[in-house]
Amino acid sequence: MSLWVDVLGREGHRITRSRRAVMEVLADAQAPLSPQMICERGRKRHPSLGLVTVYRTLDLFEDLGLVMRVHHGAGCHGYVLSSPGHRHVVLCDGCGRAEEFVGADDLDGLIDRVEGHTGYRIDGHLLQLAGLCPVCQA
Amino acid sequence: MSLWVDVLGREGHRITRSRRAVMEVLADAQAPLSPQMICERGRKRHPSLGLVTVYRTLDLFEDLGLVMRVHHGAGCHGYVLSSPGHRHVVLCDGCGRAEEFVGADDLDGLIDRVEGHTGYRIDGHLLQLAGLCPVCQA
DNA sequence: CCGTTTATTGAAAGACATTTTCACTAGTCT
DNA sequence: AGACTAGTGAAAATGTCTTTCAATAAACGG
Repeated sequence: MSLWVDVLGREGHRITRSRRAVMEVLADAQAPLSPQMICERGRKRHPSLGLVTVYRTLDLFEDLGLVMRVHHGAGCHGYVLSSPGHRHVVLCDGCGRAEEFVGADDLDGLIDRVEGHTGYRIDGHLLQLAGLCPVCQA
Repeated sequence: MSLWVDVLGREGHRITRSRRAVMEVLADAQAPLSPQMICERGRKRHPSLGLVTVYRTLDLFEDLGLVMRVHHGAGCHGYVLSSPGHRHVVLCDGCGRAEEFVGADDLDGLIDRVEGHTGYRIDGHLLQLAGLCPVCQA
C-alpha cells in the first residue's frame, strides 16, 4: 500500500473512495491541478465525488504534508503531490508541468543573512522556481 | 514627483485620482493589504473610489512591477509595494508586517544547481520568508 | 461475516471574491 | 478651452470557497 494510506491510518483518518480518487488523480497529473479539475477527473474513478469533498480532502492532505499548494501568477490555486522532504517545485512556463527539487540547504545561508539584517526570526519559507522544462526548450 | 508617476507616464497611462489613492494607501501600509482593504482606505482620500477600479489598478501596477502580490497560507491575496530590485518579502506571523529584503544573489547558486539537476532553464522565482519581526519576538 | 459507531460525504444554500458590461467622467494633448 | 479617449464606477454576472445537515460507508468488535 502506498505512503498516503499509512499516513492517514496513523493519524486516525479513514481511507475512503473519495480520498483515494483525489490522491490517484494527483498522482497521475504532471502539472498542478485546481480543485475543480481534480473533481472532474476524480469523477472518472468515483462518479459521486463532490467538489466540497475535494476541498476538504485537499485541506486534510495539505495538513498531513501529502500535497502542497502551488502559486501561479494569476489565481494561485494549484495542488501537486509532495514527497516528504521535497518542499519546492519548478513550474514549466511552457507546458505547466511541475517538478520537485531538493535544495532547502542553499537557503540556510540566505536565511541567516536575512535574520541578521532584519532582526526577524525566520521559521518558514515559500520558494518556487519557474522556467522551461527540457522538452519545452525545443 | 515619485517613481510610479514616471513609470505610468512613460508607458502612456494616465495619472488619475484613483491610481494616486491606491498608491498612497500602499505606501502608507506596513502590511500586505487586500483589494477590499485598499478600497476602504482609499476612499478616505478619494471617496468615489470603486472596488472594481482597485482591482484594475492593482493588475496594472503589478504588470508595471510597482506592486507585488504576496501569498499567505490561506487566501493568497495581499499586495505590497515593490521597490525596483527588491523582489522578496519577509512576513511577520505575529503582526502581519511585510518587509522587503535583498538577497537574490544567494539564489543564483541554487538556481544553477537546479538547472543542472533538472534540465530546466530557470527564468523566474517566487521567494517569501515568514517569521517573527523583532517587535513580535518580545 | 454482520451490525454498530461515527467519521465522512454530497447537495443545496450561503458568503465572498473577482470580472464583465456600459454609460459617464476626467486626464491629456493641442 | 475643447476634443479625444483612457479610465471610472455601479450593477449584474460569474466564480470560488464554505457552511449546514441528513444520508452514507469505513472501521471495529463480536
